[in-house]
Formats: sequence, C-alpha cells, structure tokens
Amino acid sequence: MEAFTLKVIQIIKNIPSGKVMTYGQIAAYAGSAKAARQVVRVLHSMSEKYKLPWHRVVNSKGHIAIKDYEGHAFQRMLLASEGVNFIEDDYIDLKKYLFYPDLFLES
DNA sequence: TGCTTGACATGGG
DNA sequence: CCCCATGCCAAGC
Repeated sequence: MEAFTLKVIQIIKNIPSGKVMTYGQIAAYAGSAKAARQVVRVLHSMSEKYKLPWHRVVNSKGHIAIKDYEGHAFQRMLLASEGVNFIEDDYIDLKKYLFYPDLFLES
C-alpha cells in the first residue's frame, strides 16, 4: 500500500481519547491535503485490522459522517463515553475537541 | 491499463 | 440550513 495510507493509519492510532480529528486534517498531516476520501477508505478497510479508534474521526463540520442511523448513534455513543459532548445532540465543538498531532512525532 | 467507488471538503446559489 | 457541482485520489477489479 502507499506510504500515505500507512501514515493515515498511524495518525489515527495516535488520536487520544476524548479528542477527534477531521478527514481532511488527517489527510493533510499524512502528506496529501486533498486526499480526504482516502482516509474514508482506510477507516472502512483497516479499522478492525489495525484496531483504529475510528470513532474519533468526524467531518470538517464536526458532524459524524456515517449515514446509517444505527451506526451514527453508535459512534456518538462511543464519543460521549470518552467525554466528548455534542451540541444539540448533533455536532461536536471542534475548537474544543480537535486534536493537533505533534508534527515531529511521525516516522 | 482504465474505470468505479466513497463515513470528504469547499464554494455557490 | 439544504442541495449541487467539482476537485481529489488510493484501492480493487
């Protein structure tokens, strides 16, 4: 797989509990700011294999991206259990929970 | 090799 | 706030 994909995996694994990152942000830190859609694929295909904290990834608006109602509720529940509060039970305050990785920590 | 597929992002109307 | 078009790009077939 591409080096980019591996970085995405590592970055996601480094998101601390109680914090979140957006697809675009992850793509940017991984080296390709415009590859947000690849982050989506990684979550779909590697979450289980690499035990990724997939629920800590949301879209740029602070909304949960899952379309399926059940899945959507499940992710919101997981985040809530880590202390992430939802405004109007609908979205997250990114200014408060967005995580900014240490730029010099990657390999 | 070429085409399709997304849990996206962003700007306009 | 909603809907739409457009840009993007690795992976799978």
